[in-house]
Amino acid sequence: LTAYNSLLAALVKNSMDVKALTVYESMKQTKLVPSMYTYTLVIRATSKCQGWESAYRLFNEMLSKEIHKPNVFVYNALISAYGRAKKWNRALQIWDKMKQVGCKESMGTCCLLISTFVGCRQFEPALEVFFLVIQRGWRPTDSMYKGLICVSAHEGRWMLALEFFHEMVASGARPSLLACNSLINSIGKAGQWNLAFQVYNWMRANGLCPDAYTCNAVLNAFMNAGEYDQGVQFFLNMKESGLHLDREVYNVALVAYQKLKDWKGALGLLKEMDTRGVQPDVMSYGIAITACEAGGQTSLALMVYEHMKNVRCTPNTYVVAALIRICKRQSLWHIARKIFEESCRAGIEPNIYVYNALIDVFYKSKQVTLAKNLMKQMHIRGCKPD
RNA sequence: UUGCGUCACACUUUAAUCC
Repeated sequence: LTAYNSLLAALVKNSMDVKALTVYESMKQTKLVPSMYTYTLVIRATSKCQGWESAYRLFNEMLSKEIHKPNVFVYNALISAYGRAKKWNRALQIWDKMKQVGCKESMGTCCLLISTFVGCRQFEPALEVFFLVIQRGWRPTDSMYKGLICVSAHEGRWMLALEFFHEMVASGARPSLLACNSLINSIGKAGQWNLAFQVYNWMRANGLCPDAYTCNAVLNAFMNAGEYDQGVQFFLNMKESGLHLDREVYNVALVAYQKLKDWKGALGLLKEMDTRGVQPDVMSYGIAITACEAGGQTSLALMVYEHMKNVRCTPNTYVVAALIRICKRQSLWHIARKIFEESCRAGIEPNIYVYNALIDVFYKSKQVTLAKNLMKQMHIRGCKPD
């Protein structure tokens, strides 16, 4: 038995799981009775190459022999299999079973359970395990703290996440980049841009290097709170720092400019995207055009439209509606109509925003007949007026 | 002999209409 167990252990340790299983099969041919250690090893091996079901089968097979009562290692091996398979429900069941049969959880059990629940975003069970750890008088591991910060943040419980964060720091550990990111994100979603920014500053002061997630989370906090000025500022700082920013981040920054009615800033950024090799998409152009609209820059908006055509970027309803609205100020109904027709020819199905914009332009330009006709057309195409 | 050595897993993001 010792020889078999040693061999199995060596194989499992080196991820030779299939080999381990064949060794186990050959062991079954003998009269040897597998020990708990054997089962632990084989459950581990089989769960890795044949999934959690096989681990469960083996576990039951072991129970049916009624030779031994499973020890905590066997339970842990099974929980580990469930965790890797994201079967948090099963992990919860087996944990219940442990309690029923009076098998006491080890620190390892708790680590596994928390890891499983966090991975499946199960806030309540993760918290329950954490309390058990405290209750036993154990010191939670760093990973437990990290996991709880993440799962609490994900649940929208940012105050709790912040508490875990503080506890972790107080215990002398450093929260991970990921934990900080989810914390910032959660705080930002709750509209607490100031607090989110404080966590960001803490990160930098403590040697954690912000990544794209951090950038998004902080930027999002500002945007959410309507702090567009600070959003722009932050974006510029991140750009300055040399962090690679993708198109979506650029688009968020464009929105900040748009909200500030800063058409110069928006157009500048759009141009910069081109030169930096970040391809603007329809949305980038749409936001820039809307910024021009907000700033009353009709001809610039139309120039952006021309540019789009040059680079073969097909507009969408956002773009078309914004362009049409821009024509209102100077009653440029013929241009608005041209844009509308072009978009229809390009196969862009007008929506209520587009129709409303064009009707508005016609109305402002005293083209009541055109407006009426458009309403009829709208009706025929199955778009309901609001 | 089980868990966070490693790997894996868990975190983030965008626009629009009249008055």
